[in-house]
Amino acid sequence: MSRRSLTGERYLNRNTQDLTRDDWVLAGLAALSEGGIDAVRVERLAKRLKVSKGSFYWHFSDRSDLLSALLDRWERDFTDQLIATVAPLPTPRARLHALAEEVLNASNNGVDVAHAEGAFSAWAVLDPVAAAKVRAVEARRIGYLVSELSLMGLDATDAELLSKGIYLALLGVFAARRYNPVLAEDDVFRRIVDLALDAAK
Amino acid sequence: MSRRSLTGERYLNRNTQDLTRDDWVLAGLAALSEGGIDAVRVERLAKRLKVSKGSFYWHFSDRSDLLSALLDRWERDFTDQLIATVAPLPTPRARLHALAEEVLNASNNGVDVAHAEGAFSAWAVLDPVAAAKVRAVEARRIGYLVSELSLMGLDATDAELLSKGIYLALLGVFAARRYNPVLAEDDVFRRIVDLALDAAK
DNA sequence: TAAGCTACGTACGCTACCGTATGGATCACT
DNA sequence: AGTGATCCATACGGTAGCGTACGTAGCTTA
Repeated sequence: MSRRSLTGERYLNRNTQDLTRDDWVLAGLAALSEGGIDAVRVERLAKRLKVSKGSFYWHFSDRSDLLSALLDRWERDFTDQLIATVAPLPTPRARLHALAEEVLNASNNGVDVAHAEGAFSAWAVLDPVAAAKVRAVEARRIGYLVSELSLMGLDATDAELLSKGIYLALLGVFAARRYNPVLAEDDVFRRIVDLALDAAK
Repeated sequence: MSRRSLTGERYLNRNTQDLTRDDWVLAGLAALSEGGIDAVRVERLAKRLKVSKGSFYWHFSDRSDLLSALLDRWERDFTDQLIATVAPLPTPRARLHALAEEVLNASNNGVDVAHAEGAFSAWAVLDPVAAAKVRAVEARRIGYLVSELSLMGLDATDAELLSKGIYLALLGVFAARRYNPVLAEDDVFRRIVDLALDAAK
């Protein structure tokens, strides 16, 4: 088989299609997004990538090594990146509206963000390791919402309650999107956000 | 092993502990609620019930036969029953408030309703048959919400949007409850309902 | 050109399931 | 006492998946 050349830590003269650890992570994210964590199987991913398991166990120590990588990747790509996208907007209201649009329609490396989010939530229910990561991510997200709502003049407890409410509705959208799209229309969530923002006066 | 006596269609002199189809369904619901649809496995349930697979395949043709029974059971116990419970209350507002309390804290045959609901939603994502049933159930639930909100004076489109919003938040509660209970406190959902009802004036 | 490393292929044992085939034990009924 | 029905146990073959052992082709470096 063909190989790639490398010098030091950098890849040069990439004249082959040898897989990287990242290729497996992306394939894992796609599989997770489509079929849930139970669809993230070493041999299925290998088939999908047209290689054998030997490749997988070269890049990863075992399956749970891949699963950890999925969680880390998700944290980076699906949280920090989102907030950074809307940060330049001038007002809290504009930022929250933009965030809603981003979250509803964004895609990352070909993976629909909303679908992936639902898959991560469902995964967290079944796996304590995933649950810890998801809780940490959600704490940061809700913290961000609270800070924005505080900027709009809400006191701490109101901001907290409203933030959680908005986020719960978003979780509902993520869950429903994949089996009942009519229920999870974008407009419904937009309306919820508007209602919350109006309640924030 | 000991058997039971029967006369016609009715069981009499039940001096044994032979299992019924219903026992398997309840065990399946418990397993689904705890570990998702992937935890509903014939041999695991048999172990749980301290019998062999032979019993299962006596009561069911195959695994999907059990899964269908789970869906039917859920529809009966977790929908019709809930609405019937709150029906006697005088005003829409009282009925909706009671419904929220019911949904958040009810248990059915030892199965926490909120946990089970989340499991059914997650199942619907992965299985078209489950998705069809869940969509049908949700259509009825939302239809009920719409009718109550209409009684409160909302026009059709507003009632529809608010109903969907409330239900999406509820789905979020169901999803989050099992891995992030702090996020899914009862008070948060109560506040959402109040907000929606206030918006309905 | 020889050696060594990289990235993968192949083959194996193991476990957890599914569904079937078949037999056995207990009851009802006669 | 004998027969049939009910409910379950046991044993089997088959698949999917995990992780390991080991071989190997192509590159890199000397």
